Amino acid sequence: MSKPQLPQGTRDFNAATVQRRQYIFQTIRGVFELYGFQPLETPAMENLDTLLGKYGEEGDKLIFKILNNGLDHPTKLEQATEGFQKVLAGKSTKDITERALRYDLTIPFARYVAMNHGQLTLPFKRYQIQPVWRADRPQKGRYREFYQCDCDIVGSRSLLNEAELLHIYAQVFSRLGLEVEIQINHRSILAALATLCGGADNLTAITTAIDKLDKIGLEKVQAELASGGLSDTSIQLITQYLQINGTHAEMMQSLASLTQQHPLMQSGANDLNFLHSFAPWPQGIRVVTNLTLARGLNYYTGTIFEVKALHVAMGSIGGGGRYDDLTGLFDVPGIPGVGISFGVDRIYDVLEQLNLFPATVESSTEVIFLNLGETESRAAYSAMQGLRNAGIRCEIYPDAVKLDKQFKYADKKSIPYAIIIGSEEIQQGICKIKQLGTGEQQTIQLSHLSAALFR
RNA sequence: GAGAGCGUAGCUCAGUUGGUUAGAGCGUCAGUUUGUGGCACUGAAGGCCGGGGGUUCGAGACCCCUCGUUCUCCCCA
Repeated sequence: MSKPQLPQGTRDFNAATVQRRQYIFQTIRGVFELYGFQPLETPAMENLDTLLGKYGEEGDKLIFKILNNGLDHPTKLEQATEGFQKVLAGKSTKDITERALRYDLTIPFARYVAMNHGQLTLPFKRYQIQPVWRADRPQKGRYREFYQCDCDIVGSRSLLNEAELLHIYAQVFSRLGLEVEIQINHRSILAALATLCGGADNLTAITTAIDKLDKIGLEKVQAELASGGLSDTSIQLITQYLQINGTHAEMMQSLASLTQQHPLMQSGANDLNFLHSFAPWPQGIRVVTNLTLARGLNYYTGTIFEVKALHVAMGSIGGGGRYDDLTGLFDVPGIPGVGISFGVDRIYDVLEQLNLFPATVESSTEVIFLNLGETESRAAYSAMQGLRNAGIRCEIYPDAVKLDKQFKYADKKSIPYAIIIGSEEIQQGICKIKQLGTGEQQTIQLSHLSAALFR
């Protein structure tokens, strides 16, 4: 047996890490529930059919596929061999894999809604906090197993939903003490631009190109558009579009004159205006319009969101948007929805880099009973159970080893109090409480122990 | 899918133009006499130098392959 190792891109979480992660989960869950969302859990694996084709070509490649069972059985070997031949030929993988690990929480949710739409009361608000898996190359802020926290509202077209989702973002990050910029844009505006550039078919090419503006700069975006087959006049229009800046109102004004008040653009602008009317936002939270925000997932049709942490270099820590017809993918048309997602693993990394975890999130043993022998430890044990019944976190050192070792153990675990009960103390019905931080020690009646600690 | 860096003790790392028996700090364990920790001192354990092949009288160092890992691009949370 060689040295044990973790699969690439996965991690173990020690006690301190788990507690800090729980702090993030609880903050998010608390806000979700405050806004009337109810929990849902779905299986780690889905049928491959459910997932394929929903995330684009790139996404399909990054889905973790599960090998069918029994392929190594003699009677199946031939079929399996044929299956692998098909895979090599770029055809179906169905003969060797029919299930896959979930890639996000939105598509499994859509599958759930499609399967249960008869029983669900619309509008339906659900939240979901579970891990997802992607067969991506790990790097900074990118893992192969990571948690998403999603909340979605389906069965309502009201923009009030978008406003609430923005407030959920604002409230969660405000509670976490993290300063963020929430960027918003609208697919209709991008669609209007595509229409003016020769047709809606261009939408994906245009959005993926302008999404990169920050990273690769204007010239390379123009080059990418040109190689995508766009005309010079279209590229010129897009260039003007990309140069729009200023406040939200100023941007909308420039946009109106640039697109000659195209109706699609107008409706997108109206939606964004509505959302900005909810300003001001909590302290430390900025909501800004970013006309270059596109988002890769192409099921979005309305407003789109993306969250970036300020003061730290990290990809987006959350995102979402409105989709008109997600369940239509599963033959249940006509249920619109809108949702957002939190990337907990990245939020964790950001909070840690900025040193924003409160010290209080790590809770451990409060009192340790030292072990001075068999009869002594029995007395200590019953005293300990008394404290536990009073809700104090306790432990007893299991072996009657030298006190110096027991103290060192307590020290390592940062246990604030040690209690000593030896034969002498038993006789007198007392115990000694030592405060590990100061070294201060006092003697008290055993019967007053929990009262003394609550003081 | 494309590219770059790094693998030496449990951890963080030294290791000279290739040269005897591979080092340090931290951590671990034991001791410095009895029922009182943090400090100090003494000592010990702990390494197929990621794996395989090659060059050489000689490889932890150089070359090739491979595995692992980190990072960048692509894409994303």
